[in-house]
Amino acid sequence: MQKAPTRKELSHARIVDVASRAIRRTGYHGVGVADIMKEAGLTHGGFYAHFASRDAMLVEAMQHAGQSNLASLARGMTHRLRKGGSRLRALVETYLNDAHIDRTEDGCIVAALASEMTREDDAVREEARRRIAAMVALVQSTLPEDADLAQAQLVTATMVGALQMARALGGKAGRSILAQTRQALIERHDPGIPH
Amino acid sequence: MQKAPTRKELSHARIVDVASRAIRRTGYHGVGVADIMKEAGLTHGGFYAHFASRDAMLVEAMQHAGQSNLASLARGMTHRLRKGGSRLRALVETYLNDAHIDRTEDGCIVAALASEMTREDDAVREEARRRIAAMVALVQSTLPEDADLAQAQLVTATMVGALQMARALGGKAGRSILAQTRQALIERHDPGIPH
DNA sequence: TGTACATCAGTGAACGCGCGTTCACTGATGTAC
DNA sequence: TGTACATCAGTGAACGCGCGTTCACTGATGTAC
Repeated sequence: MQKAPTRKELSHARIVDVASRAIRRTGYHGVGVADIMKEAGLTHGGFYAHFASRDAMLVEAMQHAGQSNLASLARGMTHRLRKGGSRLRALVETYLNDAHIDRTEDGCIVAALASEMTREDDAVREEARRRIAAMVALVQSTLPEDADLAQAQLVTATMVGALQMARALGGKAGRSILAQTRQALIERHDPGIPH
Repeated sequence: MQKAPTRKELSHARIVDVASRAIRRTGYHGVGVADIMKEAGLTHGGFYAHFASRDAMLVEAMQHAGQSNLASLARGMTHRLRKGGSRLRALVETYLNDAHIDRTEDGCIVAALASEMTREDDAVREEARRRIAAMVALVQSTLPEDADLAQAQLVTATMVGALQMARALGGKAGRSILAQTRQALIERHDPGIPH
């Protein structure tokens, strides 16, 4: 059985969760250490008892964001699969749901930060690569058995790109991009539909 | 005939060009006013004789980046079209060229900044939307006559997403994503190839 | 062509502000007997 | 169960630094006669 978490471990988890939302909402550099600690109900001085540096916190925040978003996608897929349809359809309809446009804060970490990833320091970039790989793996698990990694990467890139453009354009135009992308991905890659 | 540009107009153009590269290289907030002025061979104090605010400069820089990148894509396409093939193939092979991975600085402004666009102030976001629209228009001009806007948006999103993922992953993995995307886009949308 | 003056374009010091990080301290929690 | 002490977790003031912006000034360019 699991040990009860210490007071410090609880604080730590709270900080990481707050940070994982903050960076998705405002980017890697959008919120400061002090703001994050405040939102976690603490003062900024204690930050360095939890992390070696701001970057170290970013790494943990990205990992948490990725894992909890993948878990949330899995829940959405399970829910949709009960109504029938392929795993790919379930993923596409969950990921490219209109609600994902506005819910950046608990949405996909890759879509939230893709264009900023190349500008961060090594440790952060490395974690970014792991987050992308994890998402590609989920996508691949929804494709036909013989689909290779490159195909999963293509589908991932299409979903991420579509979500970003939907967010940048907003409104009706944004929703229409998602609709078009859902349709195209399901038509072309769904194992249940001949093509 | 065109008037000779004044000394100030020349400086202005130089600042905008430097800034358009800087934001693509390091993001909207990656380089400060002082650095940009220095790279343009000036001192920071003169900045506000050229722009009402830093944001106003960002708007001009994005416009310049978008226009000069589209012009550069058009040149690349013309060059490739001489060797035969469709306009779509020419665009895809120019945009998704391996060299575009490293050349962020004079590459696509949308791929360079997509995930950051939603976080900027109104004027900047508005210009970002115009840059996306301009790129979608170029893409649409390479698709079959009956292709609608939504299809052009989908192809654009796929190219932008693929380039971003290629940059984030880097190396061999990055190049393989571009290759897969080139192949898929040409196969599916090329008017010369039946599908 | 030369001189006197007005305008233009850029300089560099200074401003208030917020950032990441450090550190001496404090109050709460846990442990030993 | 109660007391004494050690450790833990968090506090808040302070640091050096770089940012966007302002402004009084200067030297170069252009214009009038």
